[in-house]
Amino acid sequence: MFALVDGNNFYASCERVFNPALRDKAIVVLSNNDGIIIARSNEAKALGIKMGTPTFEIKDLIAAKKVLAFSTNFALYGDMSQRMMRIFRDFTPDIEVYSIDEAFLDFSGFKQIDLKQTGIDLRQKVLKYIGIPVSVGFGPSKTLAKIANKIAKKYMKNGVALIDTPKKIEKALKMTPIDDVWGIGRQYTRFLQKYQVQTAWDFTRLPDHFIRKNMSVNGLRTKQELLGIACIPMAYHPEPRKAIRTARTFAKSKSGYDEVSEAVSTFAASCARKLREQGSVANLVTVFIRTNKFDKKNPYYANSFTLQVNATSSSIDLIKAAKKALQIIFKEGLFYKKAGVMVSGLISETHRQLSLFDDQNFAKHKQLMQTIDRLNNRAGLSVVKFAAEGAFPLLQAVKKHPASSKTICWYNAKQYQSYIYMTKK
DNA sequence: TCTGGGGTCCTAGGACCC
DNA sequence: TCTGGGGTCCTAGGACCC
Repeated sequence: MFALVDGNNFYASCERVFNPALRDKAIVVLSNNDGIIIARSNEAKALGIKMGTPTFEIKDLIAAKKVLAFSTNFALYGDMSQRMMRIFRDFTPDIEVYSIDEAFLDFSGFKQIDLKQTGIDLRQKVLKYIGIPVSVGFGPSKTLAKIANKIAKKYMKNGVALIDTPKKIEKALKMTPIDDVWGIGRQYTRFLQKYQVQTAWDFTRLPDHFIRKNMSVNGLRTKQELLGIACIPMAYHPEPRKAIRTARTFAKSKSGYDEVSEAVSTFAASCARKLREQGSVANLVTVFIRTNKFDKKNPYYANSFTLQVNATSSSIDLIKAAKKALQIIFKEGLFYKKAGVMVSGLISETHRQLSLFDDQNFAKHKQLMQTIDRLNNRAGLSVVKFAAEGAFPLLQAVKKHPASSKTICWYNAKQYQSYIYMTKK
């Protein structure tokens, strides 16, 4: 048997942990730039606020109903997540951390255990030590555990549901809408509904060859799992990422090349840092930019370009490559709303060092990167960054030097005590 | 009229997840 | 005016190999 445990309204619940006055209040958590709704408390859900709604669309509702809105605080959510996972591990060592707010727990080693009671204990322990309410679903496959979890959330006062007999499987499948099944998304839901498939149970009545033909082997796997035959294995240890990306929507569109270039350089440096964190090097760098896709008045432009690099995790190399790629796709006179950098073709750094294409720069850059990482990790933010990333957020004033009449830019004096001469415009 | 057979690798696009 | 960010896997088709 597997359990799927997840935090209810996770981000919203995290905010509540640090401000108990928010209990029973309608609260929402907003995305980057406060653009859309990414988490809601039950009270906010009851007001009809949907996941992914643009914030401006429900501005009036938020004001009228006194909904409290929070900008994201991923450092906080990540920390809460780790603590929650540690408690899960007290119940079984065999856990798969599936996302920031959920994990699969493998109980197949526990033959005589009272699962229902285990679920109740787990829920209480997390509530007591972390302050986050969780739901627990048990099933003979991961997909059924997911379904049990939904049922627990919807119907069970104690937050625990157990699907452990053929009879319960049938009952659970018949009460589960097809789009609530793990692995069935929007497109497949629309497709399946054309064939009168409304519930998970209906889906299991479809012939294998039909599913295989229209939904690939994944669809077939889902069917097996729904029937109680586990075929999606546990992943106890996270695999290193195969691609890493950093991308942002800009609060205000950027049009100048320098502005966009600074953003792209920052993203490249961020990718480089993430690469070093997991001990990988990249062989490919992709840069993409796009204008506002919601803007009906101006033509939409979106483009990307991929460059090969020499297996690196150096911010210097990756910034250089990213800027080169940007030059190829950048068009003057447009207003860019989003940009990003992706690194792929990743291999482990140790593997790289065994290979033939070693160069001098790698060792040199490596020391520098280690130093920068150490400084930034200690400070908890980017106190050291590259000039290419731009310094404008720190810029305090631009003045003429009284003696030389050269231009001087004063930066955040308290933290940096520094100024630079602008040698060009 | 008839134009081989068998394989691998890469990429783009489309589906999915949180 | 204002619309998130970060991933994975599968498949078909093309390029290329002998």
